[in-house]
Amino acid sequence: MRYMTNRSKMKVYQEVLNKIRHFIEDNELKDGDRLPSERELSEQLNAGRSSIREALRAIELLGLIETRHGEGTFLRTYRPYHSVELLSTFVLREVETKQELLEVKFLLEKICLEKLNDGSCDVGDISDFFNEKSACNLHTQLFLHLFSKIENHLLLKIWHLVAGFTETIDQPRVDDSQYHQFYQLIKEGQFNDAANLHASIYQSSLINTS
Amino acid sequence: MRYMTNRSKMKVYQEVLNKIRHFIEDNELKDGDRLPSERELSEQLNAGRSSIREALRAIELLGLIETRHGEGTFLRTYRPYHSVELLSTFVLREVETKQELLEVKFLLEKICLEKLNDGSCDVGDISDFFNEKSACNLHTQLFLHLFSKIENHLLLKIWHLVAGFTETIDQPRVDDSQYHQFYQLIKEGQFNDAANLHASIYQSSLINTS
DNA sequence: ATATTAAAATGGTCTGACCACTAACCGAAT
DNA sequence: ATTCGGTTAGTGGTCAGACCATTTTAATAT
Repeated sequence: MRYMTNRSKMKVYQEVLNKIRHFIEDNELKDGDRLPSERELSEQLNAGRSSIREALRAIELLGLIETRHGEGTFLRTYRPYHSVELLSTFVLREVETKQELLEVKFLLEKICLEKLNDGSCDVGDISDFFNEKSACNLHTQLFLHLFSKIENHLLLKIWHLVAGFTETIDQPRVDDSQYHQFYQLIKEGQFNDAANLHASIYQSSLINTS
Repeated sequence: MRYMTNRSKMKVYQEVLNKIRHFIEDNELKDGDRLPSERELSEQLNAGRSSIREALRAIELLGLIETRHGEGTFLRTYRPYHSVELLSTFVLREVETKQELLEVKFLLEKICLEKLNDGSCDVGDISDFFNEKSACNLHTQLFLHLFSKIENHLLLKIWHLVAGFTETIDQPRVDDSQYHQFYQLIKEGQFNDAANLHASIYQSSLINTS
């Protein structure tokens, strides 16, 4: 028993993860702030550097940190794009999982539209978004904007997260004209109608999938 | 340039990840199937064992694989809600206001009630829950049950985490009689009325707080 | 002061050594 | 032949140390 001052069966890299999390909370680190170097963490957390790296690589894949060679490790706003391709292999097979994911995304967007409707917000200028090549990107950009209007940062985060995961899934091709109509309704502030159309698009996508 | 047969700037562990993915696809591995050992992968993929481990630890954290000491590494069904917990620790840390948190919780519960209403589900026997001492516990237990009825694990998990986090920073004082009424409506399957009451309770709590 | 160069710090990777756990194997006792 | 118990090989878990590649910083020369 040379190592294993560890008591709990938890693996070192997982404990490291917890400690890093606490470190972030205690020091109130925010996006872009730098974490201690791997060697420093190794000493401070009393773990081998390889274990530190296992932890860091894991949350790097998740998109929670960013690593810059020669500089250091930095906190960053969550972006799902790294794990996306990877997850596709695994998510794709499970049909229920896929539908759960799509449903949650839909429901969150529905909430967003409803809140916009209640608050009678002004959406501002969104004409730029239609320059996006892919419909998928347009959708993401559009809702990113809409969510930002309802002023609930957490809700936006959750949706963004879910939407990121959704990208791993083969999106059923959206009817372009239908989507254009949706877009117009948003632009005109007809959130109620937009919500209905949104729902019907979602419903029809369910049928196409199954 | 001793190592670095790598050309692309991609890190080794990321390439390993891709290769593993392909391996899984090519061999059509399914849940519970065993992956080659770390040492085997190290040879076959032409990478150091530490790099292999970085890759494996990362997808282990995601819940894609399961590792059993002394046995090996096994494929496992991926469910998004596995990683939700992990991500939540980083997402929830950025919550800016209590109000935003409470709103998300409310909105998720609203979704739940609406879905129950649409699906005209049977809630089953919930009389036991009123034995709970605290109203807070009752609320949690009740919605845990309701969410389980709508059969979306991901949604349940998200709500559960948000609700759990809410409890740590907020002790809601609910009007007992009002809540009892809410409870009765649920019991009778009047989800629409319940949703309205739910909303009004939320609204009034906002006033009390501010 | 500015430009150049050297040194230090940091992430990236590999190797090799142990430890701890598991399962399979094999011989001895029944 | 069956069962029990120990050995052994295979596997994950962890660490230490060595290099490499990149970036930043400090020292030095101009």
